[in-house]
Amino acid sequence: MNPQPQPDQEPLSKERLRLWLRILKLSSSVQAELRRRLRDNHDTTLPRFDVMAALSRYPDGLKMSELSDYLKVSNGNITGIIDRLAEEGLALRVAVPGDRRAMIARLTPKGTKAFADLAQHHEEWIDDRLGNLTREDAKTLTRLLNKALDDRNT
Amino acid sequence: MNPQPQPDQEPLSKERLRLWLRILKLSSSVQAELRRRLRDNHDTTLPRFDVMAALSRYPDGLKMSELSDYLKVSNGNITGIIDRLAEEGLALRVAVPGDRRAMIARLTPKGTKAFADLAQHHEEWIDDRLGNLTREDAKTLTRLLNKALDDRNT
DNA sequence: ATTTAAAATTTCAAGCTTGAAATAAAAATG
DNA sequence: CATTTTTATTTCAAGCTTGAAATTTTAAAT
Repeated sequence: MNPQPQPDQEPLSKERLRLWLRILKLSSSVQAELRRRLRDNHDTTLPRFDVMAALSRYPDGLKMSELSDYLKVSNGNITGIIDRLAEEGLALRVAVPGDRRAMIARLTPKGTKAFADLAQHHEEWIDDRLGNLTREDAKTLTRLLNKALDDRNT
Repeated sequence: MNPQPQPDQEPLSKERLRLWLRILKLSSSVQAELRRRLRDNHDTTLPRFDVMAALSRYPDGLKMSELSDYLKVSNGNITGIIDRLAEEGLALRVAVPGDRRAMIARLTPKGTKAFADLAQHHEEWIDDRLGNLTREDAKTLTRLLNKALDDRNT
């Protein structure tokens, strides 16, 4: 009934720091694998994949500024990525009727098809990479990571 | 005693994909904050911080190639970062006796002092950023993330 | 000893990323 | 209606990152 008195505990800040280093290590490791696979197997990059993923959720396209908000990157960044996707015929810019400042970016049919292929491989890679985790592990992690994200930006 | 039969479960791959997106979101969010703080408060960058952190663990310095192995980045990358740290008087290159190809990078006294300051602020920021998590939360997360990292590269 | 292979680092081009400055157009203000 | 402010995007310079090519030096093989 009486809890054992705990001897000297490590400061909580150290425990949280250790956690952050784990998150960083896993995240970096998975991202590095994804980049390599996207490059070697699909001749593309992670930023391009992210932009295509965003556009694939919005078949009518997104304004350049909506896209940079959505992906939390700078406007200038999106400009360059859409430039390169457009060069490859995967995305294009459409004028916005009634506002000559704005541009809408959207996937071309070729881009839509290419992304469907990427997305399927992506889900398979992630499933393989996180294969050590059971359903319960994954649920617990997702719940606790959401807790860490709570009451913060987005 | 008899487990309830579970109705249609979502595929485990979807659960793992959701988890990956959470990890990525938290990692990106924390890194963005760190970069902003390093820039605004200390006029430095996260890559420079990472290199200084590595060198601070090895007071006698590390060979350029050991440094890039340790940080899992390319050789050319380290060359550039050490160049810039050296320009600011925070690091320097030392010749390796007996091997005229190799160079050892190490912190200057100024670099050591600067890093001690950065490291303290860093731990405080992380503690604040992950403040929603209890000790038990942090331990559980660390354990499960280690499981996800197991049997993989380093 | 020469030649060949391996190792350590730097250089380079291309792409990503940012924040700040520049453009251009729309909206608000007086 | 003219002026000012705000909004949307692009351009730009600087730094980060990579993989490949180039240099230089060491080690191995013949």
